[in-house]
Amino acid sequence: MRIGDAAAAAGTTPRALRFYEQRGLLPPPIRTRTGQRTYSNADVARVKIIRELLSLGLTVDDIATLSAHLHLLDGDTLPEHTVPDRIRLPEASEMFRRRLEVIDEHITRLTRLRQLLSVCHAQLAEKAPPATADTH
Amino acid sequence: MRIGDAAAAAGTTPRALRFYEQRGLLPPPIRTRTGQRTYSNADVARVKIIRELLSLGLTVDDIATLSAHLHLLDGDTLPEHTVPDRIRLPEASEMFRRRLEVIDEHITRLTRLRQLLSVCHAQLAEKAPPATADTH
DNA sequence: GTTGCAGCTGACGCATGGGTCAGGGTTTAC
DNA sequence: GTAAACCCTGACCCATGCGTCAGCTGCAAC
Repeated sequence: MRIGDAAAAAGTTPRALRFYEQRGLLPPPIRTRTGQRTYSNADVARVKIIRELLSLGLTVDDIATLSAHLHLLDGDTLPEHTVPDRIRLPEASEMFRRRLEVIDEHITRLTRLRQLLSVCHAQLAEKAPPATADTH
Repeated sequence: MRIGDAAAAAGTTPRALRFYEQRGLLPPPIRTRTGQRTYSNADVARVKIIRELLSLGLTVDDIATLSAHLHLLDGDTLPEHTVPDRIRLPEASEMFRRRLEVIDEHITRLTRLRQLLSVCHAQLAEKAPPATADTH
């Protein structure tokens, strides 16, 4: 599969795939003799996971860090294409811990903001005549 | 108070104050005859609120939208220096509603991510020998 | 008077996650 | 054989929330 098809299958663009590769989220794909990238279905699955994580708020660097363990996130579609590298395991684990902390803090802040905004909204509505019907 | 002192009092920089002004978060301050900006304590209080909201994840544009109603967020330190403008009230209200939705969605996603990461973390730890003591 | 910090405006820089050319080569279809 | 569609690399563009010059003026102290 060439890059255009792979990108379409994963719901993104060729540019994004090259970008992920450049940033270490995707392994350098096999090239044809003329230099064109070729992708497998496993690669596509990997890209889908990457996109999911990005949409959840992880950064590219985060995902690069746990790049070698992405297969854990997918019910065995993904092979562990990268070396299992025991060496980086503690780092990845650390990253998870830190990330969890950050997320918790984030949730707390958002909750606070939610509260604040809704109070503010209520006060606003109080001061404003409830706009009995329409306001155009 | 000139810009440097006001910025310091609010815990930020002159650059930020000019930026807020330019983007409509702060009213154009009174200038000295030679063009230097002067700020009051109320202005400083306003800046603090702006920073709080920014740190909670609102964007500059969001804050600009509710700019005329910021005094609602502070126990009467702030005068309603801007015209109460009934006209923009529905817009501000709409903005609150949309913002609340976005925040709720955000919290949901983060919660999902938290779950996902913690499962992933657990699996990782499972595969790795629990590193009985230290691993250096 | 003059040194030196403070302020002014305008413009470019940074990181993120890619989009969008530009200027080539390749592959596919007719 | 040739045009259309795709791929390659490298480089610049977007929005956000300011940081950081650059080049000039203001202000307070000595």
